[in-house]
Amino acid sequence: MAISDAARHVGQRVRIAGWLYNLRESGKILFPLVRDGTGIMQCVAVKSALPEEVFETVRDLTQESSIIVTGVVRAEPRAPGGYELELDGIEVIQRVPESDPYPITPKEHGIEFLMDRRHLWLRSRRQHAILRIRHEVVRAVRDYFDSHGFTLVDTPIFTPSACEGTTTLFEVNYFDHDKVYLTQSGQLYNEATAMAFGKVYCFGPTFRAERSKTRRHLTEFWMVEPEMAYATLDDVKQVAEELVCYVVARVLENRRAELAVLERDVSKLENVKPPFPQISYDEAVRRLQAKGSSIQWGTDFGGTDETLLSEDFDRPFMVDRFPAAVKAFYMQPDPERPEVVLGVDVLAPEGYGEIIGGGQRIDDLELLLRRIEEHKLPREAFEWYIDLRKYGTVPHGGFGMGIERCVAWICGLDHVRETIAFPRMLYRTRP
RNA sequence: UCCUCAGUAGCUCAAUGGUAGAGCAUCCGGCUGUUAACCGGAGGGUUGCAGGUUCGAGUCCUGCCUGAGGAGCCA
Repeated sequence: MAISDAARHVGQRVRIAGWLYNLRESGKILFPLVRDGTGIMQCVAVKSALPEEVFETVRDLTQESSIIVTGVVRAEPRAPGGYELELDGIEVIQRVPESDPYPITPKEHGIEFLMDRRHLWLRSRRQHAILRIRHEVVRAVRDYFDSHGFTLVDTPIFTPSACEGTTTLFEVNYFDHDKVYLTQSGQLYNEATAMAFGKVYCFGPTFRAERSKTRRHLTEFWMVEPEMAYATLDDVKQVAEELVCYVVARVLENRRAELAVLERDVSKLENVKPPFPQISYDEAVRRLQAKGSSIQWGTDFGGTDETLLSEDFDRPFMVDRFPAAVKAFYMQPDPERPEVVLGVDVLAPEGYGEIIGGGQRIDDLELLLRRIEEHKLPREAFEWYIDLRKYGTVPHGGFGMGIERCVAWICGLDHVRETIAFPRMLYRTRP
């Protein structure tokens, strides 16, 4: 039986294969807590009701020993979770020796100690809850796109050229004749597949060699990127808003227990409904300056700027029409104000910062060529991309949503490192 | 790359320049409903490394190492 199915097995004798999470003892009654990956269940072993050998075996168990227990399930209000197993048999697969006990105890530990033992930390209740929510987020993202006419067309990890500046690329030796880079975005390829399929998305790991050491940065992170042919900035905004609302609603629907483990204030998540407030970059700068920020028109937001802005809103909000100078070469200029581009960021509330960035792409051949030149990019590497403007070019756009930042926000975590099983950061690549 | 902080028992942390300690974990004992159980006892230390100041350094100084938070940077 899976522990998560306990309610459907009340009164039945079942078998649970798992690990000892903790053992509480009270005289002649033992309360081993068993976890099996789906949940944690309290078992009860009463000395007078069991053969001596069974009772002593349970009493001698050590934390995280692998065991298979049998017994009858019953509803029990005194048990955490509401169900309890009256233990009548146990098989020990491996007993963890007390000479080298399981290092992660139920008490406090520092982050360095835990990160060094990430492979074991994943067994803990909080980490388990976070990664289950991540799974729900990923499923919801896929379900949203799959049910809205998007085709999944994944893009390559090895790429010959940069999408942004070359300083943030990880370089890889590609046999002995070439250098390639780990992708930092699938967007350029998405633009090609969107012209073939109409609406597409890719979903996979991306890599940024930024020397950033903050609560919002990983060097390897997962991003979902939709791209749509015949789409404008407004279409992009609408899909972004629908996606975020759908994902949050799914977590609220299916992962309440995990949110409770994390002590997340779900009322904040229940606010996540359309319409999201929308402000322009100009307006954002005005608001920030009024709050005392030193930001000047023409520069990008810092982390504290994003936090300041989010104080004004109780749900995710959008900022659009950024200065062209601070954005990527492919961004479509606003026809009414060429100094700004038709780009949009979605920022999460509660200071979690940018979770989505995107916008409308340049569809005009001549303008794209000019931008490539202005950004001093090697034209030969972009010939295929330029082709897309020669053969049936159309207005199009899309965005990227960072999964880890999204999960950190939904879970209410203070650092993205806990939102992925094995985080890769500036100074940490192990375990 | 820069700034700030930290490094003492397996873990989390104390210790005015003057005998290195507590809680948890481990081990032994007690308790028939525990909820990070509780109660009693035991073992457990090259105070990150290398120098320096001092009668005396965990504590002050210099350098280095490691980690954390942040800045810059970040479609």
